[in-house]
Amino acid sequence: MIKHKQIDTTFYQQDVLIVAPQLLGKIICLKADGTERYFFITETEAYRGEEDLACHCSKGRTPRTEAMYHNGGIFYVYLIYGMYYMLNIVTGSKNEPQALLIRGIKEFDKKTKKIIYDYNGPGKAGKILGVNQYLYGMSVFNNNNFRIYDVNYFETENRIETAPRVGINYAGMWKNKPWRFILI
DNA sequence: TGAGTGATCGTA
DNA sequence: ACGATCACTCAC
Repeated sequence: MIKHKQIDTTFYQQDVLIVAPQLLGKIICLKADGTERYFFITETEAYRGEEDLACHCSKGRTPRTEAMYHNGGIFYVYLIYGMYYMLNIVTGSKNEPQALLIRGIKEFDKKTKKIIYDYNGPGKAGKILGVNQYLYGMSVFNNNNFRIYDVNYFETENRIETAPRVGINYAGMWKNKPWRFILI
């Protein structure tokens, strides 16, 4: 099944509003402790530019937001509420700060193709994927433990819903943008 | 509904 | 140095 290529860096250098919905259904292979676990992405959220008041970059370029100002294809990771590492993928091109948050994944068995567990919510998804600060700025494409394949394990056509983003009520008009993408 | 938890950044 | 804030989760 996994004879497919990984998604390469140029894909992530497109606009986040293109990349975020297209990642739905894509397969993540996680290598850890000599085993491989398989997931597919069920929910993403787009954060787009300094003008987007929900995006961390609306506060400008700081040590934390630095990664988002780079070319797409690297991880942007941060700790929230002292407990949860949020896994984001930087998109777009240099000095065009964007990222997408991975809000949900489902683990499946490679052989039986049955779904094992639903990690709904970015804290839970980050935890099961072993997300840590060490991932900050690392390439999504060139790393040993984490791969995203250019294949949808499940048919995603006509199965994508949009919704406003979660937890950003402070963002004025931006809070209503339908930049949350859900695989149904 | 509210407690838990610690990095981050602006203000001093 | 200090304190407010926070792209969340779980138990009640």
